[in-house]
Amino acid sequence: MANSLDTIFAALADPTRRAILSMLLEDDMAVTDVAEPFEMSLAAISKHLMILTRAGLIAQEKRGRVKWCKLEPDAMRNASVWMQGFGQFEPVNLDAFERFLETELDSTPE
Amino acid sequence: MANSLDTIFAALADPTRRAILSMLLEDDMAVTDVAEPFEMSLAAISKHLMILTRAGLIAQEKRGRVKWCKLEPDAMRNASVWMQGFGQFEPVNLDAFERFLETELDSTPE
DNA sequence: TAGACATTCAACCATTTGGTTGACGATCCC
DNA sequence: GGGATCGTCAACCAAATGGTTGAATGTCTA
Repeated sequence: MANSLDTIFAALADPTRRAILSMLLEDDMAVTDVAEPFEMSLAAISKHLMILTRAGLIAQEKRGRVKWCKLEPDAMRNASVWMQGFGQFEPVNLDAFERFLETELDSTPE
Repeated sequence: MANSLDTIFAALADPTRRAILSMLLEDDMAVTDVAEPFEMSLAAISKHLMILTRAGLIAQEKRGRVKWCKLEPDAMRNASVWMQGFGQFEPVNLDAFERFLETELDSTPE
């Protein structure tokens, strides 16, 4: 169930969860710190983290009263490899991709 | 809206839609032929194809009364490149990935 | 021990999702 | 023209999703 493409892609479909993953790319974080930049309740972030955990995209480890979240790259890599099977026909259009990334970043919280 | 990571990943989160994409990898297909292997109504498949189209993952072109569906690799490649940013830390664990693919294929329609 | 802090749980709500069925609009072909 | 075929639309339904609030649990610290 965990690490299935279903749960991985579903987890990645939400912009809040993708933003969380980007934050964890920088460093491991406690739940409260993950929640800080978002305008939603801590409970909502806790749910998002549970979804990311069930998908195998992150791992959570409790030390004391603080639960640390860290990226778990295997799951995303599995999905990435699955997807590459569809994209290998033509070389990447880097110009188009850069423009795409810009619009994507505009809609992502700091 | 189309081609956003939101809609792309949401489209990929459904096993029926991933199976459709795999079928289109072989060849372009008419809507009725896409629907044939699935145990669900044509209308349901039509909806799935609409979701894939809005995500930019496929394109549909009507010729006569037949609507042809073909893979549109750019959208998935954008998502794939986004994901690779998370997976580049360690080399791919190929053994684990093969095992993963086997279980995934078991749950995919013929 | 008392309080503050970190996180989750439980109940609830509105919206979205994935499916159904039946009617409908085009288009092909006899 | 008229019937078969291709595909979508519209209305409906059950279940899942993403959010809320308030209470509860566990842990640190003064």
